Amino acid sequence: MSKNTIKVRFAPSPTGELHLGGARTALFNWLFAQRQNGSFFLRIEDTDKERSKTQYTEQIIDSMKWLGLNWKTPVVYQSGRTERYKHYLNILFKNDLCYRCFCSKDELQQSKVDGHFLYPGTCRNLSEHEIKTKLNQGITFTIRIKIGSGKTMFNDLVYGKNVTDHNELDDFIIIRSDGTPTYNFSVVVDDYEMEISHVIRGDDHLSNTSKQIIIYRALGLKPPQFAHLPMILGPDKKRLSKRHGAPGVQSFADQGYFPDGLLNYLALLGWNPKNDDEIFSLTQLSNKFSLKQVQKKGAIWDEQKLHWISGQHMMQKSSKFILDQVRAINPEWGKGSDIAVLIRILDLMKPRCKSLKEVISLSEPFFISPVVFNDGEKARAWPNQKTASNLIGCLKKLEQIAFWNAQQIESEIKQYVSTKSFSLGKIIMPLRLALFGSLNGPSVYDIIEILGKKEVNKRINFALETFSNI
RNA sequence: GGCCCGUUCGUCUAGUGGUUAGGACUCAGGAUUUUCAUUCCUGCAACAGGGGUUCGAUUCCCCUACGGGCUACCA
Repeated sequence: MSKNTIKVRFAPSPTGELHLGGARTALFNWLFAQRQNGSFFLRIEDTDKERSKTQYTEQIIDSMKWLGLNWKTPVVYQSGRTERYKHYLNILFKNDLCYRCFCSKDELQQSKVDGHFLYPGTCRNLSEHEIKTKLNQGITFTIRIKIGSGKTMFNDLVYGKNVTDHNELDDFIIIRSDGTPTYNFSVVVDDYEMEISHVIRGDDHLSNTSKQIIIYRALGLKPPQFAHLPMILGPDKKRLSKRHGAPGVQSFADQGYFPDGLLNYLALLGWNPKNDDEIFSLTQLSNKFSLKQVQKKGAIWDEQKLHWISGQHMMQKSSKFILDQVRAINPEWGKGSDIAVLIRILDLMKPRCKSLKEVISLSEPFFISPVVFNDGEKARAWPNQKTASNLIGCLKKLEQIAFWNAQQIESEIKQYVSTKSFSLGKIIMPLRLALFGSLNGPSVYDIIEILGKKEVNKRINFALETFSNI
């Protein structure tokens, strides 16, 4: 039973916040687990004491929660598993499959400079006596795996058959001189003990996989299945990183993007549903996901497309839901207004926003009267003194409206204009500017309805006053 | 240096031994909105190059070029 259970994990190292590439790897693991009815785990790879920071661990966990990629508790920390690594190391020692290496970093570095790209095996065959002597001298040592001749082969679920000849490998270090395990060792021990069935990770690990399989074999363990994912790249086709100014997941949360929109875009980077559909909820993604449709080619991060997808998600959300989300960010938003009015505002703002922050900033004129006006817009909308008298006339008309709704307002204004010698634009544009402080935004009739008679009066008078004084 | 991986419009991608090489984002133009956005329509735009195999290759094979990864006491 447990043999066939699907278990996957996302294993970031806490040397920085959760970045987009990491999020995509996490997503694919999560989707795979959902699709296969398996479990998804989170493991923090913090064996590098120098670079690992608990603040990053916390941030990664926060980002994962925000994304909604829930994992099976508890979180596994490699730093807490020292005894397990020792256990497996002893097995290697017992079987003479690893050895102490007393070479200094400088020596190894020099060897590289001299053109030896592989470890020459200096310490591979030290005698018991030599080892004892060096230990007594207090020379620090690392531990290297002993790799025999032969070939290692595996079938990657994305990239297909992969063969590595052992003579292209060297006896790499599995335990550092401070006693901590290196990645290639700890990952094997942990994936085995966590009973991971499928290792799904970035293709920067494709070349490491043979080394890990060698360790599995040395320990007499059965390796899991492997699936490597193509990288997410910057515009220069190099792995996307902070160097590109690429923000972490946290930044998208801060800007009020919807996690399912971000995830939707991330999913399309290196995977496709085999048809032309592009907008998916997380559930829809998990119903469709398959490693078979994963691309082998790296994909360049395109913020434009993210914006479009985020906008599509925004339009799909109910305004009630958006209201709750906005209030979660800013509890004061729209305070004092009826919920029905706020919903109305969100209905209008939805098609022009891609994030909650944008919703908040673009809807501001509904709550705060404009005080400053852009000169260019003023020149366009308010060309001469006639504008003021037109507006005053229009205002009078508005005051007589019995049924204060957008349709009524629209017909009144149009009727008013029809009796005059100027075009509708001559009245709509100054109204827009006076009421919204900008020439862009929702229909002016909707704005008027939402603002209410009193506020409309106030704002128009303020504009009349402001512009007459110039 | 060695090994591994990749290469379809600018970008994400579909695709097949014979297609007008399809869709999406972006961009340009148009319709709706006398604004902006949304929506709709139209347009621009790609099989890296060279050899094979074949009646026929974007598709299969080889080479080259280019890009990426690994080659760390990082992961």
